[in-house]
Amino acid sequence: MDNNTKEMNNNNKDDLLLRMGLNDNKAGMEGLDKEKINKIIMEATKGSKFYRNELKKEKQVNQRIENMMQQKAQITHQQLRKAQLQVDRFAMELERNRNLNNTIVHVDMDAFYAAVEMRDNPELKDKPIAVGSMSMLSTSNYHARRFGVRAAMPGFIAKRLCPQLIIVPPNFDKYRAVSKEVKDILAEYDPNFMAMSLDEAYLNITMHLQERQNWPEDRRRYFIKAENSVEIDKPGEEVKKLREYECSISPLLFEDSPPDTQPPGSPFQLNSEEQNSPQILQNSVVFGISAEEVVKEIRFRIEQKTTLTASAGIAPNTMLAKVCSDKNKPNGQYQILPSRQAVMDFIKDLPIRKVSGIGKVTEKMLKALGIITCTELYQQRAVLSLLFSEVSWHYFLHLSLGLGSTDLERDGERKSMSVERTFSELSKAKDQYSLCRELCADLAQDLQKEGLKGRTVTIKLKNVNFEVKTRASTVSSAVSTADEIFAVAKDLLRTEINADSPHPLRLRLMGVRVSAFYNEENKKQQQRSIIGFLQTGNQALSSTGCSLDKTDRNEFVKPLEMSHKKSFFDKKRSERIWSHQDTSKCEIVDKQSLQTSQPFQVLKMNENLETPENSNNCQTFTCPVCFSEQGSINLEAFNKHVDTCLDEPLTSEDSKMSSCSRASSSEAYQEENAHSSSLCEKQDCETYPKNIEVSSVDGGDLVETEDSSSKAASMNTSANNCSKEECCNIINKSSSPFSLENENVKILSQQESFQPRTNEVTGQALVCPVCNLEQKTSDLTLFNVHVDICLNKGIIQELRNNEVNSVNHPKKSSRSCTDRVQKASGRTKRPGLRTKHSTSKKKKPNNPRHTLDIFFK
DNA sequence: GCGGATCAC
DNA sequence: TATGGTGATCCGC
Repeated sequence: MDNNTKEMNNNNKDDLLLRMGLNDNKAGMEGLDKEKINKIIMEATKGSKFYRNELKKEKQVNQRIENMMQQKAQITHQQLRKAQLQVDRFAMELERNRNLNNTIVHVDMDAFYAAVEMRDNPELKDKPIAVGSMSMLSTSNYHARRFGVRAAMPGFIAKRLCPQLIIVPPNFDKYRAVSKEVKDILAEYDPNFMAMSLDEAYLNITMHLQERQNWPEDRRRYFIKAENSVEIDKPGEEVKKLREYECSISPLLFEDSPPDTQPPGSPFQLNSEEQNSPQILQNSVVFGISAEEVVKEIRFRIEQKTTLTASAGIAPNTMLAKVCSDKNKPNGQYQILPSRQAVMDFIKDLPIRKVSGIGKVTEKMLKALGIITCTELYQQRAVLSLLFSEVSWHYFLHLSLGLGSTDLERDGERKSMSVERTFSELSKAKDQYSLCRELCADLAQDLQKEGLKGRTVTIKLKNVNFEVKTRASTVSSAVSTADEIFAVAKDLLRTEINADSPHPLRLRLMGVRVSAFYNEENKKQQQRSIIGFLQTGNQALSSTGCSLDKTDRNEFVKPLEMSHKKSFFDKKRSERIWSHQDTSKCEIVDKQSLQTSQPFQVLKMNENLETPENSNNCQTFTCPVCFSEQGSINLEAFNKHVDTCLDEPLTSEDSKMSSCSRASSSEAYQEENAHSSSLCEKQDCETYPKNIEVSSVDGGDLVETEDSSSKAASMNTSANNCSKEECCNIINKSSSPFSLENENVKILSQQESFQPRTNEVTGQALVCPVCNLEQKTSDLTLFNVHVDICLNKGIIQELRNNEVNSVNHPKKSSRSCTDRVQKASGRTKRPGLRTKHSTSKKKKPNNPRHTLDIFFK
């Protein structure tokens, strides 16, 4: 027994199994004992090179966790309190923009490849089967899953788990054909549906539901094919459900009616003659007009047409819909009703691992912080904001509030294309070069099919110890032919071969990728010229809702020459020079973010500027810093004014706030901990001033309900001392989004934590929780901008300095354009990529502020 | 821009 | 005997 094995036996065994995708809480282990499964897997894997590499990777993750925990230990109460404030402000913003108006459906075929194989080969029914090879399985049927046989498991291990397992080689052409049938059905409910792979898709059936309200019954009637009794593994209820539709009926009558008899757009409708047949009526089923009925209908039709079952989830956004589709799998569906309460009830105990984007590593890291469920994720939001990158904690926050993408965007242009191949050990340089050339040729063929050329060539090497390396090179002119790609790739390969010389590279995998496509570059060039135009004075274009991504933001405020080829360090140097500030990087970032964000903020705030044309007009703006109205000036002048205001230092009241929070932070922290485990208590809300009427707590726009006539209220600078209670409240108020029964009350409780105090006499004046000054405005949005600015003025920045941990969740759904299947036959043209999590960068008609988004990083 | 890591399917 | 292929993203450099 070597050291590694001993280590395993101590306490890492479960972790490793988890890493390897075994003993996973996503697995269903009805048939074979979990212990037994793990034991068999361990025996099969122990001592292998693969296993050793897994151990190595695991150690790295553990190290990462250790670093994170050390960082956590260094967080001060004050930092935590500030973070809480900031995160809660963001949470409030998210809450305000919660969108429950869409009905999103996630459809997922059950054990797709295996199901197709079983359907087409009756001998396989009732037997455990898997599709794949001895090296790797793509999927298994439910029978096999009882033995622990799962997708992404090597076939030889699966065989040990289940010796009677039948491994069927994949037949992608067939799967593609079936998939097409399914997609034809889906397209009737949402022509813009988004296919994630051959067996999975999202639909937005909002429009369909509207139209369907007026449909006569006959248009929702479908006829039942008698012989359609699909064998399904799940016993009991599901089977019964299915049998409801299984009446005896002539197969002739059930078959889809010929195309020419069908009214346009509804190929399944039968002509009137057929409808009048009593026999058919008897054996038909009419679906209702609700979302649930629609999805039942979809699943019914899929099954009738393909003899395969599908599961589905219905929810107000894609994140939830995806989780839902897993809930009653196989051959079931689940809906989250479009109310905040329903969403929160569902999310409450949901293990984060169930959510798309939380993988094994993230799960483990969060688990180390005591986070397993979404509730716990929400409770720890402040800590998470200090330990993780902005992108990551934003994602976590979305997730813990049950938020996700509500539209299925089509914005996806492919960003890279690659080929890679695994083989038995290849050590001779000559062989490696010739393999490389082959891969380049294959890739060139694929690239040319799509007419793509790219400037970056990357090679990927995996040695026999499963260690992976990538090496990339970007050339000045785009490449697409085999020779062009190989010219770059072989240099990269040679460098690696020489580096290890005289030892040979012992490879088990090689890959070649081309990225930085020419098309993309073209776009960037265009963007640059637009940015150049904007910089000449027309910055207002940013108000159209096109928030800029990180890179663009940088370019937005910098001279053009900076966006050209320079190293990272050169760029940083240039930034400093350009900014004319011999100050810290922190301040530069701050300045940039404010410059880019302010016009955006203000324009959104005024909400009457929808178009670039409008935004050029002179408007009456209110400065979010001094709150004075700026009369009829153009945006540029207004921005100058804001900048001037920003350049003025914060008042000495800052220190008051600091000392206040020091005094109370310890207690606040304890309170936080005390409450962290008791989620569903109505806590502390009573201590907050009752005279705040947050009148529009139903998710509507707060601004509209505020009396804006009193903007000119006198500036009362008498600072309100921050009482202990209040400081505690800030933290405790919102420690659980799930605790209150009433939706409105719930939102109120969330908002309270960052709601300003009102002057008790006028009920109007707002006190900034950061600078602690009463603000002469009653406009909540304006006030919020002020608070953001206060936060921006360096207070938060110190918190960011410690941030190290990142979680690479998919911002866009990573829809593999080849998915272990599509490679074989020309890819189906995907509808495009879609923003999955962070809604912060998406166009949001009613989202007035994104200050925090823009500020960080 | 590069390289390693993570994630999804 | 034996642990995949493709694409995307994020982060630190």
